[in-house]
Amino acid sequence: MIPDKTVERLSLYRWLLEGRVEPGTVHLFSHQLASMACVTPAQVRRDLMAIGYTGSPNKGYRVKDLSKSIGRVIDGDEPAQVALVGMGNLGRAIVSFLRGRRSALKVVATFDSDATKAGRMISGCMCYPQGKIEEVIEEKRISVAILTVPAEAAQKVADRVVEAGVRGILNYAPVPLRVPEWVFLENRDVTAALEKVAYFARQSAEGKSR
Amino acid sequence: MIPDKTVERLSLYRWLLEGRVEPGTVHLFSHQLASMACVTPAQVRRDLMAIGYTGSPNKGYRVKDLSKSIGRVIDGDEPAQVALVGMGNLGRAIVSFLRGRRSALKVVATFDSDATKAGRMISGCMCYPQGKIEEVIEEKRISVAILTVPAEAAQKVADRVVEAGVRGILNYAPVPLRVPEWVFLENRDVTAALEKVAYFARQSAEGKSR
DNA sequence: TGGTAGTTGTGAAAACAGTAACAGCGTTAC
DNA sequence: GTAACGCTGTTACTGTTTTCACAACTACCA
Repeated sequence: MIPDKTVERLSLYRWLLEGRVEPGTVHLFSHQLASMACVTPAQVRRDLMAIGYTGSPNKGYRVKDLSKSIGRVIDGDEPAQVALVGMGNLGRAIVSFLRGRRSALKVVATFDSDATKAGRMISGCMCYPQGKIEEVIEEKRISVAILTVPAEAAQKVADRVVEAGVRGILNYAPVPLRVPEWVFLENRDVTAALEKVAYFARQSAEGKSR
Repeated sequence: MIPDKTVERLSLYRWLLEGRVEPGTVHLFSHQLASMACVTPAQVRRDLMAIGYTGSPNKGYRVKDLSKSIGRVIDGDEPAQVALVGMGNLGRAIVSFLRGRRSALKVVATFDSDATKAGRMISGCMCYPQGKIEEVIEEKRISVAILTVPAEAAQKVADRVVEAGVRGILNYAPVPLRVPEWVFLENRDVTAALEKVAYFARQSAEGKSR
């Protein structure tokens, strides 16, 4: 099993390889990729070891091959289907952001509790009423859910999508979620992140003045 | 120095203490707080050890005291001033989300490259043209910046806010940033997070079927 | 042909994060 | 009064992630 952090970096490496290298570049050294990703060369080599990709000494890694190898590991055979629940400001922003990116991941359904949004295309994606969560998730074989609902609703929505078969949740609601241990959960609380940044910013400022 | 992850959890604990406990609760045990935060009691005790707060055996922690203690450590004496650069969909969503939350942190300025947005209040916050970044950051003593700009612009904006005195950056642009080692950087790439969740969701599904 | 420079892959060590275990101490029960 | 209970604070342990360091390898050059 590939560790958490490594998967995140692999995703970044691939993105860099697909369009951020000098056009025409065939080979790439670990220190070049490291420099682009702002990590150490050793880190890059260890990450690539995790997916079993192997370059050649004195030549480095083949850009195309590497990018494909990462894709095979991260995306698997068929791309995952994604749903987003909660078409508020944040939800709409994320949907339209994701639409603009090439990715194996496609948001194929969105949900909102506001019935007036139901049945319409919003930000380029069909929006269903929340009552249809189970039905649509099962029908479209959705395995990943993004939650951008208010704190009060988050746990209930999480329970429902899990019950319907979702295996991974990306949670933007500022509340901890209780999910079965076989569901992967990633929390992205904006406030917590901001408070963390502010804390370390202050530490840095104090260290400097001292 | 308090570790990264601990600060994030402390922020969560405080939020839970301020409004998620039964009204009238004076004392709280580590296992109760742990249950609310979805972590282990040992984790809670260890985190509180980091800030030097001490409860009493057989009574637990005083809700009010603990909440204040966490505040003293995380917020410090005066609240940090925050700026947000890039008032696209995501930027506006984050600003209005943060406005709705009680927090020591205040977004006191936003910036956008679109000149027609300049000088107006957007999502309840004054929006300045990007040319004024240095001026406003210095004048308002802003120490934290949230970046919600397109990938191409991110590094340039980061350089400018750092030059102007910012000590912490919360980066939503999907590109790694190069900053001096005394600037705290937190990346929140949506795509990377989603690909990670999808990867582990797939792992979980395969493990189950096997 | 042999030497050199420069890279990869990986074992070993270090740093970091989380868990378990337990001594110590109020509180309560009797 | 004192024994038992249940919780905290802390130390020791376990597991994970990152860094270090170097043998092995390839291409190139003289």
